[in-house]
Amino acid sequence: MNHLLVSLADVRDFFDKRDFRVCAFDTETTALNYHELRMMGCSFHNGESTCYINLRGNKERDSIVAYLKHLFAYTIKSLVMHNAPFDLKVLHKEGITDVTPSIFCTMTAHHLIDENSSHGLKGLALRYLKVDSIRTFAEASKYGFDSPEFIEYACNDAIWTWQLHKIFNKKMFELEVNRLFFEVEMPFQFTIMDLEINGVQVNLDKLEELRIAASAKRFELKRKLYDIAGLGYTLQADMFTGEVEMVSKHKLGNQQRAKIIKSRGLDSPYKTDGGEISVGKETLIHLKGDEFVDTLFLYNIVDKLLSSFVEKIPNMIDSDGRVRASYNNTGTVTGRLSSSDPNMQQNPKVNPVLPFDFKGIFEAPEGKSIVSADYAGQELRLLAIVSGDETLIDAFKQNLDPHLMTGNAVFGLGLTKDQMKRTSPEYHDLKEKYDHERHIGKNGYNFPIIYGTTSYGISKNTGVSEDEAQAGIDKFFNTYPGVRVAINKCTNFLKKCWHVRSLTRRRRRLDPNEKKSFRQAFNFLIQGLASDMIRRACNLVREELSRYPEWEAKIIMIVHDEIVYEIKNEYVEIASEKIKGIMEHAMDLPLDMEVEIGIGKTYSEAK
DNA sequence: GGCTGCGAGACTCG
DNA sequence: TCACGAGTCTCGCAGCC
Repeated sequence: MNHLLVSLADVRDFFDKRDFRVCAFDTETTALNYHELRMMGCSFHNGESTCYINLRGNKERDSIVAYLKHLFAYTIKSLVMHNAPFDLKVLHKEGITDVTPSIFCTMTAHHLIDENSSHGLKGLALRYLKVDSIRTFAEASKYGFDSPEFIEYACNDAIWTWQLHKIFNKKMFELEVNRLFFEVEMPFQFTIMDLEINGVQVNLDKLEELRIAASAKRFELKRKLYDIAGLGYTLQADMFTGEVEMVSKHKLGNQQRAKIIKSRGLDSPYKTDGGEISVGKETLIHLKGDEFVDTLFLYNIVDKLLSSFVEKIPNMIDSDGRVRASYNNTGTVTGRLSSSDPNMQQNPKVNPVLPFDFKGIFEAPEGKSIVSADYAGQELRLLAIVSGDETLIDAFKQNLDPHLMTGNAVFGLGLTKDQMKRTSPEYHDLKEKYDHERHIGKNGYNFPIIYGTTSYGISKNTGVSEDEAQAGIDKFFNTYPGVRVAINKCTNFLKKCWHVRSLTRRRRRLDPNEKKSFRQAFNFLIQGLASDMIRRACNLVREELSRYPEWEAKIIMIVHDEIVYEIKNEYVEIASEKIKGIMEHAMDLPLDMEVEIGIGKTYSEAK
């Protein structure tokens, strides 16, 4: 039976009579930005009893929330939720911050069980609980928020979450992902909550300066493009801002761009699926030297910066000047986090040919600094660990430059180990002298091999012939024989088991009948492990920082191999040291990690 | 004629 | 066939009113 609770007396009576030490919980809110986020109602289920508390227009709202605060602090010992960071965030917003650390998120549980499918509650109820009909919020709320239809709707979420947790708990033990779930993933839910609550402060003046400068550049470049192509236009001033705009019946879409390029007697080996000239970066670099092409190259960069970032972010800034992205723990098949609205993981770097600094708009509040802690060469170090290749491990242990080392092997430069040590007196000169070879070692071999590239791919990337690329690959594997062994082992495992597992026991299921699967499988061993390393690091740092409230340290971003904090100025040095130490030893591995710390007033300065 | 939804192609990041 | 993992923008077309 579903109980509707409206008065404080009803709520008290319900929980006094029943055992809710372990229960499922779901909040119901109107989807708004963080500042306007409010709990409109919530439901609880303990395996027997279910209730929905309606807080909409409730005269006793404050006292009920105060009661719930007490309930979460003293009664509830274990809490089951679907998408835990969201519910935790809502509770936090209502002042309910003392919540048991013993949580169970059914969404993340399902992600560990079946990373390839979707993880929405309704879909999971259909799939695992054989529920036949499901009302949407819009359908249920038509009946009114006190109606049996709506109460059933709201209670079902808690009931389904409870039932799913029973199934998923068993399944995770069978699949041996239970330790990853309870020891890494669940503590990490609180970090996601922190990220979404904290957000990042934006300097609005700097943002406006950037907008004006970049818009002027875009205008200049666009006008030049039209002039070169001989397309007519007129100029019009905006009646409010006075900013001058180009008005033309001619568009500059991809089809038109291809047409103009052709009309200039140019062709490109890069084509779209439809057989037209591709007008992407590759073509523009290939045709470098043509005035239209070179102008278009710059125009694309500025246009992307403005249309995707500078002009979009103002709508996403909360009333306190901070932008709060949403982080998805189950959005990728490898275990990486993803971010959206805005995607903080794709904020543009400063382009070498243009002066616009987007990351400079993110800043620390008065009296605080931004600290960026970045794993240096994380994936390559993990390649060494995953493969167990002694040469690569030894290279890192002795502080050799791995990219120069690969360049040395592929091009036969004849450098000695001692010369390639970053601490050696000759190192800097050699790095400069063999910059090209080092660059090929890095971007032609080290990274592509983590991605499972072929000689064709390397040839396309570096411009050497396929035969030369194959010879390079052979030299790479002869230098690091353990890597070849590890890739073969991964391939055979996938053929036999139809899945692979990272060192943290995270699984990725792939079809061995597809050629692509073998590349994805090996890459997963590294990328998936890296994602859990960041989680572990966040968990440990969060615990440590909680011991020093006077530091006022807040986590504000995670960008795959980088964690960004804001910290009170007088504690920045000591906090950074602590963070560095914890991150470098977040996991017990045969090779230490290296973390680089950057400190600044803005995110850009800290990078 | 104008609106909406969708896929393609382009770009951003690690 | 050909390099791993993401999110978001604009364009251009199909379908609808």
